[in-house]
Amino acid sequence: MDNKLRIYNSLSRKKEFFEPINPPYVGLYVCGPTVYGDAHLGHARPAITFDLLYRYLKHLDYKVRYVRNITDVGHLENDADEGEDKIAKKARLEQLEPMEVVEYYTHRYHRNMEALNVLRPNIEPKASGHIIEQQLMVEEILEHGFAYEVNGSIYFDVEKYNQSHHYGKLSGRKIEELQANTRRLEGQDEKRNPFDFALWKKAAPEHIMRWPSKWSNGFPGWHLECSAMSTKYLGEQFDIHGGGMDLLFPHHECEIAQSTAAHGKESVKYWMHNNMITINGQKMGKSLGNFITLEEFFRGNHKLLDKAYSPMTVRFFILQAHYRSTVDFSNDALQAAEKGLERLLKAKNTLHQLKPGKESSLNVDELAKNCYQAMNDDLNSPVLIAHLFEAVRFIHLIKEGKETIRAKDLEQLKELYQTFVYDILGLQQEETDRSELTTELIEMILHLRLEAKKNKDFATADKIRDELTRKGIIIKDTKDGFEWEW
RNA sequence: GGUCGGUUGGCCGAGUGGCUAGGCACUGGUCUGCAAAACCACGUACGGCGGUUCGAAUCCGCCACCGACCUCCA
Repeated sequence: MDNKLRIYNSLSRKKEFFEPINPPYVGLYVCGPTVYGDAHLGHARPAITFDLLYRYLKHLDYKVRYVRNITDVGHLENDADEGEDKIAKKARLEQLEPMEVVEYYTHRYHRNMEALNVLRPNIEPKASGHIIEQQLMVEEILEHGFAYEVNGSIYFDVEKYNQSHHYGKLSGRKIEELQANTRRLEGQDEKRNPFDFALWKKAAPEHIMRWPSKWSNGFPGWHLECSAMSTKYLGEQFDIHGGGMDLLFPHHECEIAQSTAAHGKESVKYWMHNNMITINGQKMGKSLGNFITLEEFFRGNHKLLDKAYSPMTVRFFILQAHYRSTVDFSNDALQAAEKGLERLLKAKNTLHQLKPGKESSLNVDELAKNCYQAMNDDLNSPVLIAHLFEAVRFIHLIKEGKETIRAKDLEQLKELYQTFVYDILGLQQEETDRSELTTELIEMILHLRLEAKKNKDFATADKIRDELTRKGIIIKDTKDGFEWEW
């Protein structure tokens, strides 16, 4: 392929050619979930977006180290640096140990991700397991003069940092605007400026998640964990940092400031952000209370859902939109995705039944080129899918005898299909329960049905078909017999 | 209020200055005992008003509407 991968860098607001710092190695860090509740459709978006990136980078033979964290401490409920820890609150409400909450929802998150065929990252660090690293980073920032201590808590000095660096470069903000727009909140008297953020917080007496430090018994600030853990596992400078667009400010802006303040240089080369999933045009989010959990999608038990949608339908639905566009949830859209996916996946069976001919009326090289071009253009999965549907159409036409393909091209087409549909898009056939039926049994029943048809006993034939359909077996009558699949 | 982004045919959703994206749905047809599947045919869409251009949905300006971020959020 002569064209190369380009990705949109939020920092430059442009598509840039992807050039790793130390090829063939690629360091990828993505902000993972705060595990205080079930994952919803919104959580599936970054997971699938960066799964697509991870899969594609690996396909391009990069040696990728993919780190995605689990936030289990420090993520406060409310206004910056005040309020209760999300995990601790849940624990209090459920009368559980905070770590029980963390383990419970981490497990469920993994289960959902597995259902969506999202590959596990290489490293999945937890914030609570990296308190020492975070404390060391606080010390570095203090030593460099970009933080101050008040009453056992350490805050990042944004104004000081801004004198020598640009705080706001990622989100396109100016400190004066922040000054003008930041609301003055109660209980923030400790901070020199309202936009300063906590690196370490002294724990209030009722705060159960706390660790000793030279400053106080306390806990780390939310923004710090990603900086500390990405540094630990990917180094002071690494290639790609991803996450949802809503994290751009302040979370990622703070990460840049922290890393730069600690190490004297910026840590991330490419920032990538996936857009939001909306519901009736509004962002789907926990704080808005309009979210549908993945579990609810898979089971269909939510008042907004007409029916259950399989994990692969959800995955395909997300991949049908470009990751930087918002995508609006609706039953119609999900159902359209469901049918489209079925068509795409079923074509595989047809593809493997094809007989090669003397000539090819399809240019497989051209198709492959188009697929790579789509992916290279900032992971344009919707365009890739459009090309794959062109292939599907062609596959059907070959079967109908209206087009032909050479043996060599047929092999290439099979390989292409496997690569893009299964390996890169990560789509897979749904598992169905086949425990009570065997191939032999089904064949036997279908032959009985054929007998019935020959005897014009259509009532029996239809009854058999209905029963088997109920078991998830699809029957297609042909001129001289039948085909079936499950 | 500030910053940024969006507005594409019934629904979803790509996109480039001139060459039908794609999916789903609908309708008609082929096939079929009937279906299903598949195939064929079919839709001249790009928020509004100006401007640039031989030519704009695609570039520029203004307006309208919607959204995101500015507080935790994937």
